[in-house]
Amino acid sequence: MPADLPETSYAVLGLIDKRPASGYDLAALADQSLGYFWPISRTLVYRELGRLEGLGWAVATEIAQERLPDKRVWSATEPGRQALADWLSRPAEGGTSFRSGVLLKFMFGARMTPAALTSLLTDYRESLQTTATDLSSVVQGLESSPEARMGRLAALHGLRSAEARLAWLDEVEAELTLPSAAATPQPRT
Amino acid sequence: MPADLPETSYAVLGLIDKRPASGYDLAALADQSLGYFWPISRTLVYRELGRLEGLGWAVATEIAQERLPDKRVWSATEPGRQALADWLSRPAEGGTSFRSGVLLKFMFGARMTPAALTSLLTDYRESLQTTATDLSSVVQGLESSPEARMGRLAALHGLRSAEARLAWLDEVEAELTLPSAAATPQPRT
DNA sequence: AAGCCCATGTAATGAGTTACATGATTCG
DNA sequence: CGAATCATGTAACTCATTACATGGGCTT
Repeated sequence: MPADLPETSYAVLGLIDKRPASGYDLAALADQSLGYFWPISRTLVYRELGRLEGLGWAVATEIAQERLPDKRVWSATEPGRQALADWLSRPAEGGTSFRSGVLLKFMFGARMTPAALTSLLTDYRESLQTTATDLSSVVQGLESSPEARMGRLAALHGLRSAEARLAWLDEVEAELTLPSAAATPQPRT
Repeated sequence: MPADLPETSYAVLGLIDKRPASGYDLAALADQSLGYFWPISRTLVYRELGRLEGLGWAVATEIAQERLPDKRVWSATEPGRQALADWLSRPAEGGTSFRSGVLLKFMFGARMTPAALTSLLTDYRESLQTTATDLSSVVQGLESSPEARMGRLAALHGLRSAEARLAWLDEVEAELTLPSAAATPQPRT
């Protein structure tokens, strides 16, 4: 009966269930962990917290600070934990999407100048290398912490994807530079 | 000066530039090609066509059909082609996003029952296998058509990603079933 | 003095999805 | 006879991003 919420609500709920935190902290936290496969902007965090409060799934404790601004630390209520458990027991809804501006442009690569195509691929390679390095250090950093196992494996998912795409780039570059070699006369089948 | 449009506009523009088509056809076309990395819903196609028309980047030709409903066949205008070329020459904007409901739930896997976690992974494996098979047949189908090279390589990108994720699943399953084996006494380093 | 970190929020905007509406034809 | 295909659109909604607003304390 509680109309189905966006998965982002559960994401936030899951975070405060693990460890109570302020909206500000949650945004930072989400950015370094969930962010790789479920980005949540700072503003959204506040919106979702408001929603969770309205449902009675989360409560805030006002904390006064001396040199820093006051903050509201959020934690999950019992109904909230229950709702989280329910959500976890349901199969994952469609929510898996991939959108790549690079591939979109790449599709029309025939219309591009060779230089533009090359720089598109170079930029892509760089950004993949960055995420691969990032994720690889996340994975390493969590290696010794058993309670972060899921986080480590999730990061590994991203790492493996990035590696596969770097390998794809190799394939692509090999094929796209071949044509000059193909100009060499070859016996036909 | 034309405020920057969503990339979807260029996606549609690129499609009609390649081959004029009706909105209906474009939706189907986008679904089988761009759809893997840049989904465009049917309704959106019409919206974008309207926008392109307003910009003078696309024009429609009314085509009366006998047994089928009339249709409007869209093609790119010269300014449209120019705008497309401009867009292609610019580097790819941030537009690359990945969102995975599976990983989101997986992150909270510690709170899940083993059965729920298993079925989450099983479902994921199945969906990956499906996309892998789909893409692999797309790649094969385009193997002999040189003008579809970019499309084939784009599909290959998806295929390689899916393969990497299937391999990731193997890694994960190996690690998550190990703990019982780890109960066996082992000499410590 | 400039600029970042902490901290919370409102407002505006827009991209994209889903549901609704219509209607002829063809296929099983 | 029901379902699918062809064909075009409108309307409602909502998730998510970005810009804006405020303000003290700390660092360079």
